Amino acid sequence: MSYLTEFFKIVSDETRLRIVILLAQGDLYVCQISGILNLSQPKVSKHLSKLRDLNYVVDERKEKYILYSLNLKDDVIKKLVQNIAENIEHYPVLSEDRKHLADKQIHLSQCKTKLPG
Amino acid sequence: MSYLTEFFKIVSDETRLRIVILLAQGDLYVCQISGILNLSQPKVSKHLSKLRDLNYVVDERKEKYILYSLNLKDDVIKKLVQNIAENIEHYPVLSEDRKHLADKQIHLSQCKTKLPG
DNA sequence: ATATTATATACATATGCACGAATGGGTATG
DNA sequence: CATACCCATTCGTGCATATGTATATAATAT
Repeated sequence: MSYLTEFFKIVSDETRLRIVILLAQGDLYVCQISGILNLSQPKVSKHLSKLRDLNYVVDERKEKYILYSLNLKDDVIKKLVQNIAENIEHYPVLSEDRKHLADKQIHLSQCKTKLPG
Repeated sequence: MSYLTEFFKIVSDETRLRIVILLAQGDLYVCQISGILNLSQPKVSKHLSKLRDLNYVVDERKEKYILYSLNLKDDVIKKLVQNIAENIEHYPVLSEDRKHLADKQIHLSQCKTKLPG
């Protein structure tokens, strides 16, 4: 499968698209993603694992936590993600996620200890 | 499912992505698409049917033939498709299809009678 | 009417994948 | 140690869907 269809398949799952667009706005720990999306930890973890296997994200351990960041290489895809983020108000679910990202109470709700940094 | 993920799912199938990018370069009859992609008529027809059900293409009968054309509404998606077409040399399968599109012998191989117009 | 071409659909099969539940492993802290 | 928290993975299940073969419908020509 070509690089394009592989990416489209990955983001045809709404949870993964939400994760990609979240990470396009900045790096995040798993517990933050789980809090923002209000989804179970294993569910988020499995989707992150798929994204990592195909190299669309990279992870880095920070003490007890693991930080994820976006890692897109294809220019057409980078431009696509950027374009979605810039027009996020057209997409209710993604807009809501961005609000939760801005709300510390929400995006820390799944992280019970102090974050690194 | 949101409009974005719906579209990504549709074009996560390589055959459908190829059809969409072909139609982005101009309207085509089913037999032409089948000839260019070198795929069986039922296979092409079923994918076109999916694209039509979700309103990403429209069809119009011309005598014995049926002409398909692209019908994208979301600006982010229109820009994405345009961007792929403009960078088609990065995607070998799509580039090959474009060559077949330019080759009358190939793209008429599945149409045994004279086309309308 | 009959044959031929163009397109669509039905049916059967196989594969892929998202999900929940449970488990296991790493990392801190007492 | 022992406990608590963060994260990953395994397993089973059910659903969706891509494809080939065969057939149906529609238009045209002889």
